[in-house]
Amino acid sequence: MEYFKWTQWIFLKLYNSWFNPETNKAEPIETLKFPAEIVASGLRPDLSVPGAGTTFDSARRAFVDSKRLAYVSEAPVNWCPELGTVLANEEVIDGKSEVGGFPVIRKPMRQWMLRITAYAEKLLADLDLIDWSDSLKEMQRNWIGRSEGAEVDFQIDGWKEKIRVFTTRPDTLFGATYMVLAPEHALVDKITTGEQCEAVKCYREHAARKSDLERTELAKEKSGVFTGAYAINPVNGGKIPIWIADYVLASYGTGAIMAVPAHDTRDYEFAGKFNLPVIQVVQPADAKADWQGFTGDGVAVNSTGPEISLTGLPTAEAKKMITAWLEANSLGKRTINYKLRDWLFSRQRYWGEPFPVVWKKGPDGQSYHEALPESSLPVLPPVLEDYKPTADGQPPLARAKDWLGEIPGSTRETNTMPQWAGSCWYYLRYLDVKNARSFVSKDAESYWMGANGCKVNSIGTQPVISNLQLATKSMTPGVDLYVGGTEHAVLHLLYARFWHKVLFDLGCVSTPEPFYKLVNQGLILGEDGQKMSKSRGNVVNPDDVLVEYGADAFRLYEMFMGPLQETKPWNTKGVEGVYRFLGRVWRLFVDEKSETAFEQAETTAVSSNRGELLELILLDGGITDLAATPAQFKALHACIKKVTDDLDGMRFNTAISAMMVFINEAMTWQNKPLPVMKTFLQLLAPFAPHLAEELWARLHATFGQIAPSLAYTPWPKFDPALLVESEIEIPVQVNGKFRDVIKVPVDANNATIEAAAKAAEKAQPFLASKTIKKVIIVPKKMVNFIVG
RNA sequence: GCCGGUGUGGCGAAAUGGCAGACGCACAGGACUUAAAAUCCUGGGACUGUAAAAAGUCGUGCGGGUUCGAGUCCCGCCACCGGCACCA
Repeated sequence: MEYFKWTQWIFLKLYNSWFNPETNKAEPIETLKFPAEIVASGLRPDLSVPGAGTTFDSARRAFVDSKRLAYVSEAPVNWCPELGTVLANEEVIDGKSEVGGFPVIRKPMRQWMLRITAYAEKLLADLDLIDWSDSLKEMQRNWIGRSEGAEVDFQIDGWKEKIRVFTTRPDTLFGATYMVLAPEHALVDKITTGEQCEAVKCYREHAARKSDLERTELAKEKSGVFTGAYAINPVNGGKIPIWIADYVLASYGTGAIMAVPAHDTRDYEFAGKFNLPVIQVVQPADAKADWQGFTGDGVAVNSTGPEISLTGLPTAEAKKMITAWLEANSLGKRTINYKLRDWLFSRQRYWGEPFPVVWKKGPDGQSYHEALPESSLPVLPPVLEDYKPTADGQPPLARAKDWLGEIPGSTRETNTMPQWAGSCWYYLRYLDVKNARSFVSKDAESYWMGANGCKVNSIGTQPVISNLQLATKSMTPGVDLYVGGTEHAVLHLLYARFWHKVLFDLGCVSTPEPFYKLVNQGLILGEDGQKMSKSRGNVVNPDDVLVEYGADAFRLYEMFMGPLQETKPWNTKGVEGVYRFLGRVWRLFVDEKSETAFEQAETTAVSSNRGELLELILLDGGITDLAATPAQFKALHACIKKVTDDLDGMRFNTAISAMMVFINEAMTWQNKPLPVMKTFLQLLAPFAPHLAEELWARLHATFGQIAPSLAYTPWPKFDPALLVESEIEIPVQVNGKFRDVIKVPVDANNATIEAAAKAAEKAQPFLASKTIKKVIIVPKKMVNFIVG
């Protein structure tokens, strides 16, 4: 409930903020200035008491609402009938719901949106500040989909309206042979001529009926209809036909394009189908290459008009020149577009945070929304008997009539927030869970998020995290390490970054990014190497493994399987392997006879005194307080070094193999020195905590010592001096081929090494009766004889 | 189509440019046992060779290159996995 409260509190922050393009950050809505025309038309200039509500005239309200970071939209949304709710773009994959794979259709509905698009540039630029995998960053970049280009206005022949298009290739303007509007484009009704009216109407209806799924699946074949109208190409005055086609999306760019079939694959296909002219305006650098359908950079040709000529210019320069000309003549301007859309934030579900919002009716009869004050938080969902939507399709909360009208003069919002809302900031609440006054205290936030010394980024600057900061964990801003799967690449990880950035702009948190270092753990596949799924019947249930082998073995196996980031198949036999290893560790410490005694006692005893029977198990007599031999120390310290280094690099698999090597050797020891055995348990503790703690406690008890939990003992340090070898093995090569190994003192000089290498038994046959042309000696590494 | 990742024994995998296959699984042989399980020991890339050895040749997806020396670096391919995709 407390958590609901603060999630709603953050929502209110979003609701009461706007993105100021001048300061390039979110600001409280109070800093928003009304444009002159609204001030002039306004009858009630007083905006200072928003709580009073009635002082908001509709023009002002509409203006503020158009700027809020949380706003209401009437645009078509992704409706999933099966799930009974709308979904965000990120939750729709190939026209199906991400959860369950049910069909999704477009449906106009009144929905809450979050203005994540205002943060597109920051979300993109700040990827440079964080240590995530390239593939994950690339997925986000893809999703944000920044593209640079220009907007160009085309006059419609016979009308005063213009069609504005977005293009990344303004340099191909001379090659535009027709225009295409999205079927939903606002101008279609207006410009369609009488004889085309029927065909256009029919096509639009047809397009509207198509689901997202059909739109993507039927992408192969182009379709479209001529409107009967013509546009004027601003560079040469040419009259070109205006078509509508569903390959142009209403929701991207301006919903209209200029078609340059010669240099765009889609336009080329369309022109081919409808016999539209194709004019070359780019010459590929490779003279033999076909210019038809060539979409790369080249040199502009056939691009000369009465006022401007691009002919002869390379693509990059042609783009610059035409854009400058368009801007100078007020025909267009340089623009950046993003694929990212605003985040559809409301759901028609019961389980979810209710919006802290009510609806009211103004004096003009128009209904409008108003945020509840902070003091009314949390807004809890009403108790319901039935969690299904109402008969007339309202969200479940609409069933609670009393709750709806609880606040006099208003009706509560019945939508709820998606599950992503809470996951957007839980890492902040973890820092200060019980705080009743704030979502997180300043102190806790700055301590844990470690913002000290982190300079704040602003767009366009170099990444400001120095190598020193990268190397020093205490300096890394945000969550130090976040381990998660890629399935959240454009959902949780994008949403949380967005919320965090808003909170950052509003001064609520001190870092620009929430998660500094992120590691994607690889997917664990089923034993058949396929993705685990119920339908394939290859799901491994962890509970079963835990019952059979215990938590330590399960945990250890998952770490031992291979590199953390890699996708790898499950193998239950592998669990048995690490289980055997843990068994060897146990037997290294425990006296076998006493354990046999315990087992026998256990089979005959009643279950209640099993705890006492455990006392029968004694430590192995080989464990003594004797000093360790140099070889024992060496084995231990090699293990400490390897495990320490590997933990740092999250190479758990090789850390575990180092412990196996140690155990394999220790099994042969007659005397097991206590300090060595203790230190080993410390190394084991992070991997198999239960077993390690158990043995740790027994070890201390047996020697009459007090045992603090392993979790609180300092990590062991290795002594490099103990790892120094007096003699080392060096490979001997002849003509680069390995032939033998020699043993020489560590500090042997080159002459000694060469002599020893020449004498190497197995290298002899390859050296005899040959002349040695060259000897390559890399000290402590190898010897290579080049012979002829 | 575009982007990212991965290719090494029968399998999961190791290897700062310097003895490829550590460690584990599976397998085979042996010890213990009346027997089995458990445990312990031994073996193991392929090919040639040998009674068995010894010894040699080949071998890290494919083709080139750099280097005394390449699984590792460079260039060009191929295959598989993941993501995006009528985004102008």
